[in-house]
Amino acid sequence: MASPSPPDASRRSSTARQSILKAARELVLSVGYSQLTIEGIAAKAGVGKQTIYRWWPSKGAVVFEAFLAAEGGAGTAPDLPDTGNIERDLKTVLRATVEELCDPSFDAAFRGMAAEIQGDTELAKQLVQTLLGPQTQAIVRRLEGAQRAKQIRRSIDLDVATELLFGPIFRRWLLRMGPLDLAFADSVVALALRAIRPDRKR
Amino acid sequence: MASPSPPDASRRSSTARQSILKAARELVLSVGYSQLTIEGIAAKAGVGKQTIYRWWPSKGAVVFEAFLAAEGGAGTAPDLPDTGNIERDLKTVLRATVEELCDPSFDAAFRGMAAEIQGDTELAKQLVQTLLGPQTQAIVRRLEGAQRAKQIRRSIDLDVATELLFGPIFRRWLLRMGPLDLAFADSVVALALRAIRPDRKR
Amino acid sequence: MASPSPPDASRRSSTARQSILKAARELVLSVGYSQLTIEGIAAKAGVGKQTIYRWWPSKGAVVFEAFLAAEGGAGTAPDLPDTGNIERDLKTVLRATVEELCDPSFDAAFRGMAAEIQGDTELAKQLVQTLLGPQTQAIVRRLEGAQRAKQIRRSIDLDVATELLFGPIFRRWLLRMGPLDLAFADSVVALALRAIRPDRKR
Amino acid sequence: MASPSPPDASRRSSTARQSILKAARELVLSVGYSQLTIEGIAAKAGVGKQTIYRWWPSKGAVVFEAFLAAEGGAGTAPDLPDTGNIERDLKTVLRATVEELCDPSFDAAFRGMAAEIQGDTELAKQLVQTLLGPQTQAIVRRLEGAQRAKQIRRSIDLDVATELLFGPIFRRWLLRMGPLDLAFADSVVALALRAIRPDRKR
DNA sequence: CGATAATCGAGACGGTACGTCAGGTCTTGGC
DNA sequence: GCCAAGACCTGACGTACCGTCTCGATTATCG
Repeated sequence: MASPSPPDASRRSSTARQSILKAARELVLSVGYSQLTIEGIAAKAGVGKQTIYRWWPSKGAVVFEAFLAAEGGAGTAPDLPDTGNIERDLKTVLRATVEELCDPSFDAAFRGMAAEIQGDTELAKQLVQTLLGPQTQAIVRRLEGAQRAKQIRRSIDLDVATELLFGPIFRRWLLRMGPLDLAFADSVVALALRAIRPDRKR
Repeated sequence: MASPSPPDASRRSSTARQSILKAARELVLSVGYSQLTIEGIAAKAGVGKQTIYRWWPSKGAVVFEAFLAAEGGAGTAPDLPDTGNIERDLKTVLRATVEELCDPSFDAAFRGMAAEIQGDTELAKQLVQTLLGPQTQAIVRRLEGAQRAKQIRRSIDLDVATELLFGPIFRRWLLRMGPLDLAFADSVVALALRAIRPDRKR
Repeated sequence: MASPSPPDASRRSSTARQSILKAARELVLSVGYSQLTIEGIAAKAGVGKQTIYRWWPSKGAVVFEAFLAAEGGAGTAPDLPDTGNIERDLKTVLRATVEELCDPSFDAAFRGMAAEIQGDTELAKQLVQTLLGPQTQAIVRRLEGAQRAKQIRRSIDLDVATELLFGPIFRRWLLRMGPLDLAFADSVVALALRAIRPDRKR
Repeated sequence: MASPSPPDASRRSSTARQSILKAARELVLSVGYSQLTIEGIAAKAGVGKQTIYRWWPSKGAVVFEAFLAAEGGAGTAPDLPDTGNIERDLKTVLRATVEELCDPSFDAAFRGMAAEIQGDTELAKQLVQTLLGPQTQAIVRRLEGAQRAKQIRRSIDLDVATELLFGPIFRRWLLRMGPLDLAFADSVVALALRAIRPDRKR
């Protein structure tokens, strides 16, 4: 089932693309994701609607690219800092995450994405592959290092450990369940570390 | 300027209310939350649109009442089982939560709510008060019991501990980040418990 | 094959209807039929597009009602003048027709209709029934009177005779084939009458 | 400000031209004039849109050339048959006209043109010069012959007489006012001839 | 027990945005 | 430099729902 006439990316106008993404970014911030419309983006970007529909399947995809994919292409995430002290490093990362989630611009965009993927599995897959997956894997890599350094027990399932770190943050944020601040991030790290560090003298 | 004519709840037609909630429930399951419309509910319920707008402020509120408020009114949640074994009890609860999230009917409705609260703080507050808060507090109460029974350290912040339990589950589910099954629930409980149980001979 | 939900004419807003027809009339005159759009009518009338689509199937139907059906409902046309002098009466009618066709307002509207019915048989039927048919039949009735008064031969097919009168006028006008003025109308009547009047002394 | 780049007819690709006209012809027949699009023609002809816009000003002009101009260049029309019997000759011509108008292929194209010229005076002029004018003039020439042969009165205005012949045919056809068949053509000729032939013994 | 007032089903209304289609212009690469 | 291909901006299409409004026709209290 081939698509009827796949657009030829080599002919794609990069000025149009840039102004669409710029307009999307600005509009998410000024009116919020749920008030965002394709027509609004097109008008603000000085672009025909068709030019948006030609290259993106949905408004979610546009915003995704505008905000999130900008951060460095697909599938790569920088390694975490490694000071040798796993607790310090994890706190650094979770604090950064909290600050990002509290940044109004990122907040608006990512909340929109979160809402969108509840009804759009395709977009969800893309989001996980491009953004959440790499972030998670970077944590896992750092934990592996800590494991080798005997700061974390051998037997720990690092995927679950990572959920223990990120899960609390995202739950508070997505479900608006409570204050989300640096202190909370520190508490989570402290507690989670207790779960995974080696027993001393047991 | 008095409010034009505040709805008089005593005159409310209960058959209309019931058929609206029933229609909402059926439609969420058959077409999904995002495809749900007020007009669709009204048509299926054999009800005028105004009858919906008179009593609910938004489609989110209707679905909220149709699915979630049904479970027992506002603010109360049953206590957790208490077998004396905190690990067993927590596993029971988290397994139940996972199964609920995997139930198609609950999944569709709750995903809709999750999407909606990203842009509707009012609904978010209601959801937290009615559903998520009580669930969380029930866990906290059980943990307090365990604390008294010396199964959990005194110094633990039980709110953070609860996040450690629920956070991983909700992150996997909301962000569609990975397999969500009973084994995962067990792993989370096992790991989280390590974080909060008393040190032995340390 | 019933239409899904036929609009209930009793609920129809007469102010909306009137402003739509008024806007259509003004726009045909100011921008011409082919530049006319449903959106333009709706905007000028201060009306939702759906309100137009609810009651009319096409822009042709709106204009038809705006201009032509206004003239007195369906299927009735006033009788021709009858002075006893068939030539004088026919000249009166054909002159009036020519003047109507030369009136800019009628010209624009009727040209639009003429264009439209080339591709819309349904509208064509309506136009013939409501406007052209009655006009033609009025002529036929007058000719019958003349026949009874021995001013026209018995054996003449009055339908063909009527075409002989109107055909030349419409051809010149529709196909823009030549000057269309009162003198031409008179010539046509004079010539056509020669075809249908009784032979004298033959 | 010089004209940007006047098309140089000498460089014109004749294969492109031919396939455009062929595609136009086929599409008018298969989808009808009003459903015809420039894009459709270009796609069917395997031609860029610009190639059409370069050489024709409008879709009407393409169809005009595809169908009508094909019949023999500009401004010339073959003389009518002249058997010496004016009635027979006119019947031959009007019958041929009726048959042409009833031919589906010609019908579709010419109806499109008729619709188009209601809003495009330029095209109207071209159509009259190339097609309708010559046809009319051929009739006039034949009538002149008949006049010289005393079959038609001296005093008759032959232009009006020609309208008496063609007008009825075109009115029935363009306005879809009634059955258009050979018998009607014969009736028109018979009646019109009564209008223009010499009085006998009057 | 009848007046009266709010609710009810229904759906028309003025709007906004949708996603599609075609128009006519402009750009790119190949011949 | 014409050509095919097709991206681009524009603007209209016809549809879906929104939330408000207006209609009788039930109810269901209250004088």
